[in-house]
Amino acid sequence: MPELPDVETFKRYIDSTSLNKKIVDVKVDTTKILENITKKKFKNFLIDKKFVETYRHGKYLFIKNNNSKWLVLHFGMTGFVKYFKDLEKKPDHTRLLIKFENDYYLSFNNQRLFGKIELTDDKDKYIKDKKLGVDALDLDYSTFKKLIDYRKAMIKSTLTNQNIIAGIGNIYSDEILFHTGIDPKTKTAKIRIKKLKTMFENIKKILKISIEAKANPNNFPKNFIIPHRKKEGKCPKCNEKLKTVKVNGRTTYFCPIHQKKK
DNA sequence: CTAGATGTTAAGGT
DNA sequence: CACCTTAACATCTA
Repeated sequence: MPELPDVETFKRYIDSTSLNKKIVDVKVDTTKILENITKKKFKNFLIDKKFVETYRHGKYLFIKNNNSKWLVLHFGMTGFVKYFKDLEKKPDHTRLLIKFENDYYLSFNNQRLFGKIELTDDKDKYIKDKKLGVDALDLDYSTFKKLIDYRKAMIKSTLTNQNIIAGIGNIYSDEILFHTGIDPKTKTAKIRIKKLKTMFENIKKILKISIEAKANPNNFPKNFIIPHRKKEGKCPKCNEKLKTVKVNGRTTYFCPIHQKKK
């Protein structure tokens, strides 16, 4: 589920496994997700270098090389990274395989090929060019209010719009709206100020708790809706059967008792 | 067999 | 012009 908490978890994973080790080999399995660069050039930029630093903005992960290039990873709907020694443990759909001098590998996996692998000299320019909004964890309340309080779109659509706030996707927006008690189809501008403030606090709280849980729903608090996002799912607060509705062409789960239009 | 699954974006509309 | 919506992308699974 590569939204902000997942990507932050990947970032920390890479920090603890893959920094400051010389890269001795690079394999790219598909050119489909390699943007604006040939396989050969891409390899040349990584081989004999080391990763020295990571940075996350929204759902994008940046990994800095000691030649001052940033490797940019985007996970699409199905991506993850894995560090391992035994090649038999290489996950299916490995699109990028990096071998370090200690004979360990770091793989970037992406079943559905909606992910992206890129290089950039300037991560801030990259973020600007992509028109990404402020990272959800860097947001303060007055910016949040200014960014959204006039918008006509449905609140779920506003929350998941990466050009406004970066990092919140289909899954975590459901969690935020559930705890705030708002119907996902509510027009953003109609939300009362008190609810806006609660929503802002919930964004922070939920993302932080989820990161602490390593974005694994099995570790989530009992009152989270995410583990119940499935057919026949029940509200963790009142046991009411959850409803689904399409917003932005994506399935949205909500509790008809706890989430209202105002 | 068909529908649907965590994301982004081009193209169209208001 | 700023904003909003929808369809399409590739692959696997229920």
